[in-house]
Amino acid sequence: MSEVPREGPGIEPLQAIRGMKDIFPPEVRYYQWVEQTARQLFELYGYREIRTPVLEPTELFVRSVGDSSDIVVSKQMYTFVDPGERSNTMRPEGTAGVVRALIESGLLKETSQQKLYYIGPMFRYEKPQKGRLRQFTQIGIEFFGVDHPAADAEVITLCTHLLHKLGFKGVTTRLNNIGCRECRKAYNEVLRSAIAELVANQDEGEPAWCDLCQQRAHVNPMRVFDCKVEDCRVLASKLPKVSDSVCETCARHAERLAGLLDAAGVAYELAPDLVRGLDYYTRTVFEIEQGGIGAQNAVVGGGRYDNLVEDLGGPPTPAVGMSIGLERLVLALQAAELAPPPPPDVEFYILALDEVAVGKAFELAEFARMHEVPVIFDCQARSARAGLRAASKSGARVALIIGADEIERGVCQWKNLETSEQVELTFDEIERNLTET
RNA sequence: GUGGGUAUAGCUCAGCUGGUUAGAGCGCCAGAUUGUGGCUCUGGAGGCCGUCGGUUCAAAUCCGACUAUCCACCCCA
Repeated sequence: MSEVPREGPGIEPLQAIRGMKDIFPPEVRYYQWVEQTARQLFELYGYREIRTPVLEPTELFVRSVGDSSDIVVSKQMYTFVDPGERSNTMRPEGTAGVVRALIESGLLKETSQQKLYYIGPMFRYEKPQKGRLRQFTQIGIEFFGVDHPAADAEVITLCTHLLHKLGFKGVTTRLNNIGCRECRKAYNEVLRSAIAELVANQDEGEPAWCDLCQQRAHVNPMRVFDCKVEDCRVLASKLPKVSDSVCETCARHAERLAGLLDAAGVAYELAPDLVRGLDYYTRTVFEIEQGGIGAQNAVVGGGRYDNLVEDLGGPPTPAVGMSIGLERLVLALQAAELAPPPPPDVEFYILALDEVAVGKAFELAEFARMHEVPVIFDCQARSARAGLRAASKSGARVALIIGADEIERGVCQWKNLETSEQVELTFDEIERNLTET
């Protein structure tokens, strides 16, 4: 027995950790709807589910994000040292763990390709805002072993297929080609000098790069395309586009992909300014946006990552994948006024009017459930008024009313709540009616 | 990490320039109908007015700090 008071002055109420949220039954239905729709579609496309640990060795994520793993990214990881003195990290994304699992199991050596999907919580230590939580859910797919653009096309098509199934109309798929490692390396140099040139020839009163972009020019020049400052946008539009600067092979890949998407009737727009924060992406990158959910409006993101498996110690394996931010997608559904199909109302409400009737009511409820008929029973005696009020609120079509009088006579009231008609039936008749409807 | 908004009943919110027992709608419970719902009417329960401090005869109200939350920037594997 604790002497510590649970509430009162000076006692801090318990609350969820910042950036983590509870999801209650009405909203959970949205999540289940998306998950179920996604699973069905993934299976249709030949993907199978993989479940990997939430906790991974920190090293996995340090290596997967590679050179661009600046302080910012590692600061956003939930990393801690376990009692065995090992550094663990709660997964900030799904791909690295899947790749690790595949390499570790040796599956990639056995078969030429793998199509996997996952659904699960991810953790990033960020400042929460709309559509950005510290624990969030990703639904993702990874397609390993095929470098043909048809694989890219299939992944993108699957995404639009899924959004269409959920009822979205006006989503925008933005697509870009950022080349392979070699062409991007060359392009980054071209960009740096182009930016430097713009700075050198800059006149008084003309648009100038913001401070941040001047830093970006050195660290990761492609990110200047992401800048929202008006001056930078003007300047960025004068820079050579990455998709125009890639090698011939990469350019052909992009052309072929566009052709396949066109043929499949998948709408997209080319977005030369679409770049990714990490540099394991190769060639194809894409993003699907939905308005009405605030600044964090990308609900799906993905691309090709032909170097990652090898970087993590596996056999050279081309791969393409995507992931969905589930919480954002739910926000987008709600903003678009799309809702999951409502659950069917429970048809029967069993009402015990006094203590002696509780046993029989319980028995009837269990009988119904044994026959897969859902019923509501309060597990306590209630007044006729309160019970019927609750019954009609529940949406039940029929109330079965049992009191001391009915018990004595071996009967039960069957009241149709829509017509208010009420008949008296024996328990045998009740049981027959319950299982027949 | 930076900036701004907000914090009053279970929910959504009102409470004007400080001034008696802090309000409404919805929801909940009950009664009108002693064993019959929805509609209506009546009543009831439910509040450290986010926390701490300051100004004042007097603070939900003004000021400060803190905490939480939301939005935006940043970032976005």
